[in-house]
Amino acid sequence: MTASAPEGAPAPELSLTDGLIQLSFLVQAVLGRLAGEQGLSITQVRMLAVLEDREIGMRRLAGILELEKSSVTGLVDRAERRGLVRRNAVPGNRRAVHVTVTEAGRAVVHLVHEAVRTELGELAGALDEGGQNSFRRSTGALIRHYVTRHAIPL
Amino acid sequence: MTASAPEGAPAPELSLTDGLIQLSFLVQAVLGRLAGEQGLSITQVRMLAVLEDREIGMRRLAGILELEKSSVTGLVDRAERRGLVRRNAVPGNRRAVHVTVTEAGRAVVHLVHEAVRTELGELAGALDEGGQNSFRRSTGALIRHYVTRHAIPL
DNA sequence: TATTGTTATACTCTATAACTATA
DNA sequence: TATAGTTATAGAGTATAACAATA
Repeated sequence: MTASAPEGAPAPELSLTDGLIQLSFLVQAVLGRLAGEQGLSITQVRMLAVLEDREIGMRRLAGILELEKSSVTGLVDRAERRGLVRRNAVPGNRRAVHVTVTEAGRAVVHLVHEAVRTELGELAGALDEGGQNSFRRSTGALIRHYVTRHAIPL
Repeated sequence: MTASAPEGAPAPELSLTDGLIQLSFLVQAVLGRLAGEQGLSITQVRMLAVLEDREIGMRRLAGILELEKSSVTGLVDRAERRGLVRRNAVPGNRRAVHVTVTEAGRAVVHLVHEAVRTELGELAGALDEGGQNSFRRSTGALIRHYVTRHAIPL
């Protein structure tokens, strides 16, 4: 699997597969570091990002994050303890709850967002303009290709 | 942070940054799934891959994986319990141990390797030959760029 | 004294199974 | 009965701090 992103050394021209793998570790490391600087995990940031523009229940949230609902219970518990989200009663359905981001949650996820855009933007500076465009197109093609082969959730 | 890789919908042309992020989630999901099919986590596979061609101690292993040594103690404990690695005494240094992969460990990491190469190879089929070449070059450039900015470990 | 490795402890993330309270 | 959500439990992964043994 070619270990991780770092592991410097001479760099003997990566295969596309190894490049994909190392790049994924690199990006995840950046995300984890920048989220961590705000006291969050990648999972917490994902959750906050999902909730930024939706007001949904635990089950739906679990579906989007591709986690079990019991996992999401804990996730929301911890975020709620930190004042990042709230569980709201749903009028007319006493067994449902809707999770919403608080202002504090919005603020912190915004900080992470900006830091990520900045740092990955700098990284993209390694490519010239044409390189950036073709890379962006290729990335989109790979993602679409994957998404069409593996059923997309919601 | 643009949540995760899935989350299909119309696909409104990703920015380079969002593409990088989604692609990293996608690749990690593939790695996690294929490792999981062999009963391993990504971390365990990384460790086995590191040990495949090196005989090193706990401290060095921690450095390469960028983990605390105490974390590696647990990692090696669990892998050893499953018969994937062994702690070997180091002749002439009674406080050091060298971790080595067993045949079982080698076999299972090989299975994961092959599955990953196959699946990511298929994914790369979304690009034509020229696209693959330029994508491979760009990926290499991004990784080198990152590695030169952030001190490389060992 | 410095270094290698482990232990103790704690927290996050995740899952499965069983349960409660609605619908 | 079926569904939304929680609780109980367990295990992996991670970190910090303290410790043991050896160099």
